[in-house]
Amino acid sequence: MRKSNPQPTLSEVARLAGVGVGTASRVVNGGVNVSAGTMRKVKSAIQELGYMPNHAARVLKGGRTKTVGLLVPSIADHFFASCAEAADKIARAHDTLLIVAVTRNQCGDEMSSLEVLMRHRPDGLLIVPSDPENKELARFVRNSGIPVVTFDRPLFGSGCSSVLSDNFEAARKATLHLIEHGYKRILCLVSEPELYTIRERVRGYLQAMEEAGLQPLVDTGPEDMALASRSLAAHLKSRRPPDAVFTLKNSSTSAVVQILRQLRIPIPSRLALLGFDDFELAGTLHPSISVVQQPIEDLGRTAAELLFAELEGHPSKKTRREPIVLANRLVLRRSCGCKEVPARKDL
Amino acid sequence: MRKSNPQPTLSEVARLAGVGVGTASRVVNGGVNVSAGTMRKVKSAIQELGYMPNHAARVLKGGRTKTVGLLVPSIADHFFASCAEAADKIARAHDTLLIVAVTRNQCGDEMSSLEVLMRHRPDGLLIVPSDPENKELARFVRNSGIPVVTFDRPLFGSGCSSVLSDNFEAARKATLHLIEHGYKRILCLVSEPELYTIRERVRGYLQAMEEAGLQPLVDTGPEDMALASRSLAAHLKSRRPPDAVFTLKNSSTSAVVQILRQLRIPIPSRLALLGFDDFELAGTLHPSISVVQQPIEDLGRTAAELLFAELEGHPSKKTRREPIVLANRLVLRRSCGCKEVPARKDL
DNA sequence: CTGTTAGCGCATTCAA
DNA sequence: TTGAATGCGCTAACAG
Repeated sequence: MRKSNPQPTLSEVARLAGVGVGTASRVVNGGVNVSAGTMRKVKSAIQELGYMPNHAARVLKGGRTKTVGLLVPSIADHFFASCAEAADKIARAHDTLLIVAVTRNQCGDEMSSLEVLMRHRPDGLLIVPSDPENKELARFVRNSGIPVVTFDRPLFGSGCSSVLSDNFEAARKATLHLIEHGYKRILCLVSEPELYTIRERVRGYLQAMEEAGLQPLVDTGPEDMALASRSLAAHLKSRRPPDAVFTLKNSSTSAVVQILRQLRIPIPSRLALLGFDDFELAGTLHPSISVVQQPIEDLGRTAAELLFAELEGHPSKKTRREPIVLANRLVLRRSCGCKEVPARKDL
Repeated sequence: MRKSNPQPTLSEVARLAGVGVGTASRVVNGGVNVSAGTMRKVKSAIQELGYMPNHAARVLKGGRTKTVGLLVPSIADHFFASCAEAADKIARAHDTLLIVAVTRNQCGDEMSSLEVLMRHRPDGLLIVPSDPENKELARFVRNSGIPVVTFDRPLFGSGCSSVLSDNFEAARKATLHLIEHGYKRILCLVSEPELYTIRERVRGYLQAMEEAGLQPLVDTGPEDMALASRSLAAHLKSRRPPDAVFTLKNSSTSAVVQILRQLRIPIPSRLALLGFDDFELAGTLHPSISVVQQPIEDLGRTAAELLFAELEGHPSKKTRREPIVLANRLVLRRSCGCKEVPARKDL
């Protein structure tokens, strides 16, 4: 009550309760082999002192730290924030703390964040690798001695399980859908082309175009709004302008919506639009925007569940080394040219 | 290289380097009073083993933990995610890890998250209190013995500094703006009315209405879309329907946009709209939505800076016990009835 | 059922 | 400039 700075220790609790530290420890850890009376005394001492176990000491003893690390590109990004929340829910259910660190999709930041995380001796790690080919990270993971699960992106040569979504297939199906609408000149607008998920989506697009015998049209330039605007305007003024756009991430999609609005290009009559990754007002805009919807929470949740399964030593899981692949969902609204909104769930 | 599970320790390094642990320790910590040759030997041993200092052991020795805790209602929420990112940036700049835990705005979860955080013996704490009147939390903070800064909401009786935004004043000004447009029956749509920030906004609204001699019209019901839809429809069908709506958080604002779209109520001609808290496509919707824009990153950043200032013992700060209040910004677009968009910055 | 004790990895004495 | 010894708070093993 009156104490302020130095946090109370177990031995203070024990002293106040008039018992040995071992006994106090047993009470703190669930109270097996402790008599009811002792239990009460110790508990009230804990209350009185406001005792909280010192995590560092537990770590030092070498047991479970009840901590897992989460390494994501960004925490402000809706996608990863939602994954993080889903993972956190699972972690809490296992009475463990999720520590988040960010990579900004840069291998350097990734390694340094990882180091900082490792200081806390997490029981396991959840990682969205910046680069699936990163040998250094793969080696680190292999030698870390703790279970690691990657999600959203794989990590080749790491030997750890991963949970992905079918970017390739979803992009292929989405493109195919545009093709079924009769569009021939489908522009694929790419930013951050170095990212694994984006590359997969480009592959899916290319595959679909090839299947249909259409000329692919990939624009890998427009990183910011201004550039995208200029680039899009140029495409539209070209001799053979595109009749549809497939954007590969939701910020690109909103950017295109804004740009087309400014340019007064009607959607979909002049230019159809289909985006990868849903966003909050996609269904409310005029026209509503058709998108590929990712199983965001599922990714985070499944990855976390897998990690805890491995932590609890389910050996069956050990054998599964192929990634778990979750399906994306094509949500058809108006911007692709569809007239009817099939389900109103997303309203 | 070949070792996998148990992380190498300082004494292994020392042994490999053929020196004592004390010497190795000195090398790790900057290498004062170490000969060049010894230095080299130890460093290469560190390299060889992939040694990383055990954070727990250092903590146990009683030094700084280079860790600060962040306690927010949610991590998936854009507002808090952005605050968290801003705070994280500051934390990293101070070489410390930000550990995030969530409260879901519930005092119970808040205390338990706080306990888990405290096990990690953070050097300081950043808190968005669920309830500013929470005596238990205030007492905890007072006795914690570490610097605490709250942001977005105060914590009365805790004696700690806080960084707020001027919810009251911004809501008042926003309402006044609607009043200047000539609207008389301005509906204030409230959800989560128990939250401090929301209450402040309601106060601002009421104050403005009173100043103007108008009858306030507060609806504190609609927690979800379905309810909101019904409630809004009822208001519009009533004998004296509102001519403007002031929504107090951005999810309400988008909800209203969607509902009015479905109801085919034109904005702003039949019903004007002004929302608290900006959102990504607010400027792109038709009509674009006028909003109060909060200094989101500033809140997180300033709070973190204040915390580190206190950690570094700047005593000048100690004396400032009144909260730092950051200004919100009224961004006028079309939905309130404004014809011109004053600045195109937010496009 | 309970008390005592060793030792986790490290920084920091203190002696050499 | 260096090595050895101490103790941080805790849990697990063991002795009572």
